[in-house]
Amino acid sequence: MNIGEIAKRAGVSRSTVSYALSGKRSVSEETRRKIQRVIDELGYRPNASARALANGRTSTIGLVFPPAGNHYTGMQLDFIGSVVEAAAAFDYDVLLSPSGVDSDRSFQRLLGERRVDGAILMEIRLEDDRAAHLAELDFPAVAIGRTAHPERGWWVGLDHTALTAACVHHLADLGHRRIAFVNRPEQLLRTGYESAHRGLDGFTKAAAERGLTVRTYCCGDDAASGQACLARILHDDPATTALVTLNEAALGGLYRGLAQAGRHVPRDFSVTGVVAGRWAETVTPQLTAADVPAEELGRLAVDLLVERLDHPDAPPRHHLLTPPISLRASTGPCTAS
Amino acid sequence: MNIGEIAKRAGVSRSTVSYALSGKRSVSEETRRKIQRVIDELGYRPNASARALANGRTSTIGLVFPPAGNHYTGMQLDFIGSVVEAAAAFDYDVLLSPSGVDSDRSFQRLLGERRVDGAILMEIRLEDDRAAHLAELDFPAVAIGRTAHPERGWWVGLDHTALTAACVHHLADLGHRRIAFVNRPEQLLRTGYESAHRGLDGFTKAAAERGLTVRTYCCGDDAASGQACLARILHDDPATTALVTLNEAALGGLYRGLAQAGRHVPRDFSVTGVVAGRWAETVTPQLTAADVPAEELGRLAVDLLVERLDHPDAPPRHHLLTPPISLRASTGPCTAS
DNA sequence: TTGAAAGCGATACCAA
DNA sequence: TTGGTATCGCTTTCAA
Repeated sequence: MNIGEIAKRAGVSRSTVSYALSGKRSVSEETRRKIQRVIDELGYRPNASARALANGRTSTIGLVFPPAGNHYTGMQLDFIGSVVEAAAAFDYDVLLSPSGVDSDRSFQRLLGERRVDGAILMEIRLEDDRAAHLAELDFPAVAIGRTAHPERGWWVGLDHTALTAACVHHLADLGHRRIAFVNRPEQLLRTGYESAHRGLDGFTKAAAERGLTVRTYCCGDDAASGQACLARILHDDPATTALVTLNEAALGGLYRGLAQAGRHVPRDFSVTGVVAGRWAETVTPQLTAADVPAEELGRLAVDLLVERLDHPDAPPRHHLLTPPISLRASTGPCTAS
Repeated sequence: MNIGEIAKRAGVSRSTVSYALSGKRSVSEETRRKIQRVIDELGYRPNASARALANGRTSTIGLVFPPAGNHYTGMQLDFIGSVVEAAAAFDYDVLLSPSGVDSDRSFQRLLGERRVDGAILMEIRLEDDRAAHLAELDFPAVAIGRTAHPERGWWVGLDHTALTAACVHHLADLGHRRIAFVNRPEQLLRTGYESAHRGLDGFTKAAAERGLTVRTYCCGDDAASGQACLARILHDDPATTALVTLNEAALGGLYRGLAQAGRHVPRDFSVTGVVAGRWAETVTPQLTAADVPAEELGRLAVDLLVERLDHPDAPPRHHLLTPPISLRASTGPCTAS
């Protein structure tokens, strides 16, 4: 059933039905009611493909995120959920594209075949070929995270530099002098993953500023890796009394490693980092951390994208968030001699 | 740039370009190369909306999952990821629809506007209006989970009845006599959420069979609720020595409650349940559990849906999985007097 | 082996 | 306030 059918049954032209639906032209109250009755009767809904073809808009946004070579993190889940819901509020649907790089088939489809009106890019890298490609095409996109050239683009992100620095200062204030940094997997760092880089940066600089002794580690995105990593930390420097981590998925493993080594948190060892709130609360003791506001990030990203779609030549906008550290139960004064 | 442009530059007709692309009609090697050269030069890709309009297929499947009234679980994350990747392997894109019930706008759009060729339904209820509606329309869909009338449909699911029963038998074999069941939130149970019902069922029957003393609880999908629930369990019956849970998100809280009550796992108290493997490994001690094979479920669901799309009147198929219990470290012999 | 042209189902311009 | 019709970009039938 199509718009012609409706028109016929309502005894009007197809254009009138179209206008009655879109409201882009006034339609007499009487014909509008006539049309609406037929529509309700038949349960008619305009075909999305036809509409997209005719007016060039798909009412769909693409959410581009890398395939789980290893694992997705809980934060990503929260983020995806909030994007989908925020988009739904604007009557946009969300098309998922598991693409880590420009050349992924799915990414090519998204853009080349014009499947979406705009895109949100997750897991941004400092030099991101997806973002570069999009910018070159002037394709409406919002990145989650900042590339190395943030001024030119639309994005929402976390100030990882400030966040890890805040963690360091928190620990230093508690008297810790020898601390470790547990980063995301090495492969992500190597490929220029933004949060891994900026997080490491903030950690390193703040530690230098406070004159701390540090060691930094990369760690796989799973509990087993976390456990192994913790073992290495204590092996490399048994006098370590605290750590900062960006690696949410490894957190449970880090805790386990600590327990295994007989270090009590927070009495003998403090743990902190950058983790989504609800995941920080699943470990015991609950993690003192900068809570990643995944929902807010998702919402803001959608807001920005919708704005950009509505105003094609609005100047670039962005949001840099720096959530405060939530004091929970995993850090305490350094008790080492 | 469109197919006409390509045709003009290659000096052929639009239909020839179309056929060269689809291979549905033979094209001389020479013209094919000529066309391909132009396509490569211009980076042409056929417009998805136009193609969908013309041939009635969107090459998109819908993934319908309820909005996170409270929270998404890790298992859902793994599942979404595997669906997206499995679909990508068939060159299908995935459209997310945050719909819990038939009447959700996004669900209506999906179907009514023909945005997708088929759908995968998550979080199925025993009486599921979404599934019913889809079946009535004979719309290609695959459910994750069984409704009360599983024989009529296409689905992949877990045998929650058998799974929780296996957990009970495991505990009974270890000598536990007083055990608790920690279910998903009451609201989900009330609305007929399949796994909550069948899981409860399997638990109850197996416990009766073994002559155990049981109590069953509903619990919110978060750590705080888990902790509170555990407190209630021990308050209601301090002699409880084990629990079975379906509630992954509450797991960390259950553990914390146990620690707080001074019960050591697994010496004083055994914990088991149905949880995705990688989440079972984040807690300490690692959870002995029936590992939800989320990736496999996602892959199978896509396989089934693609099969159904390719063979519109193939008879219904389904997969009922019963993963074994993975012995880890959270259960042990009952040491109660 | 190829081309011409009729759809697919909307939108929106031009007339009336 | 309405109708007629060209148009969006592709697929596919019918002819040559």
